[in-house]
Amino acid sequence: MPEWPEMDTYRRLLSPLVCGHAIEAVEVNREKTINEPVGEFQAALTGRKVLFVERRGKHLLFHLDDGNRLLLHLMLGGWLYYGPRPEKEDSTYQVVLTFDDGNRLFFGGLRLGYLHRLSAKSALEKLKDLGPDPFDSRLTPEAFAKRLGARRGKLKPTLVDQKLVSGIGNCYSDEICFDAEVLPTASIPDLTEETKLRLYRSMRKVLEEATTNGGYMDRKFTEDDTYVGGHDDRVRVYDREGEPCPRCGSPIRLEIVSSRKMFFCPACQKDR
DNA sequence: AGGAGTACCCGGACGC
DNA sequence: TGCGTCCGGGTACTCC
Repeated sequence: MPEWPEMDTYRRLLSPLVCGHAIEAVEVNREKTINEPVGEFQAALTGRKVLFVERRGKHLLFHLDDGNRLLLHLMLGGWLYYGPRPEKEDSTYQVVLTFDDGNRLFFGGLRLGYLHRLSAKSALEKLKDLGPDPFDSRLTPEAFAKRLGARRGKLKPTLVDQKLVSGIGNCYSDEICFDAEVLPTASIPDLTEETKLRLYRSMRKVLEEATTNGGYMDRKFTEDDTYVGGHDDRVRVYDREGEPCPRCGSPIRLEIVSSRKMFFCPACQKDR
């Protein structure tokens, strides 16, 4: 669920809180979340300092002072919470890291999500197929149009393909198509050059706006947090079946395409 | 190539 | 309130 804006919001908020701090304790309540026996994981992480936090697509990479990395993917339903105490005492968290300043980083809702301890090399190997970041300066409008134009499928499945561009998921692919006034089911070979450039502008605009608003996560990040999730009620079409299109007033339609939800305005989004 | 199907997982939503 | 059932979502894999 968390996509580019949500993960980048976490990265931005987390960096000043954990960078330069050492991990003092490691709690693992779900062994499947990690990639080695709990004891080894705890022993390897205890005393390690976080140098910086990097986002790659929908992943977060915690760079540790021994050269290794913690690779996080929240998949569906995962979230982060940071503070001296858990959000609710009876909440269950799959992993909890305690830092040397008494604060803790809680990893919650990790069902399919994971937190893996990897060497720098194997972390790179794991992420090698990720496409460019949407805001990579080398990804010019022309480069994006060319990359997209090399595909032959439908627009939405291609936008959520992490090999095209990394970080776009089910929600923002619909938001981008809506902003660009193209149907998510449009066939890429039928798109005009102008539409591909419009998709590029919409991609950057939609992701940037959502990130500025704090993404759509529905959980607080810290106890007094009122920022994270601020974009949730600004989403234009996703999860708004039947509501009037913000552009033309027609009811937003929901269709299932290859078992994923797709929200769009049938009136003002076109097929090329 | 791309698209369809499927497994993974379990909190939370829903039904009674 | 309580118990059972089912769903969703990103990714990785298979197969056509």
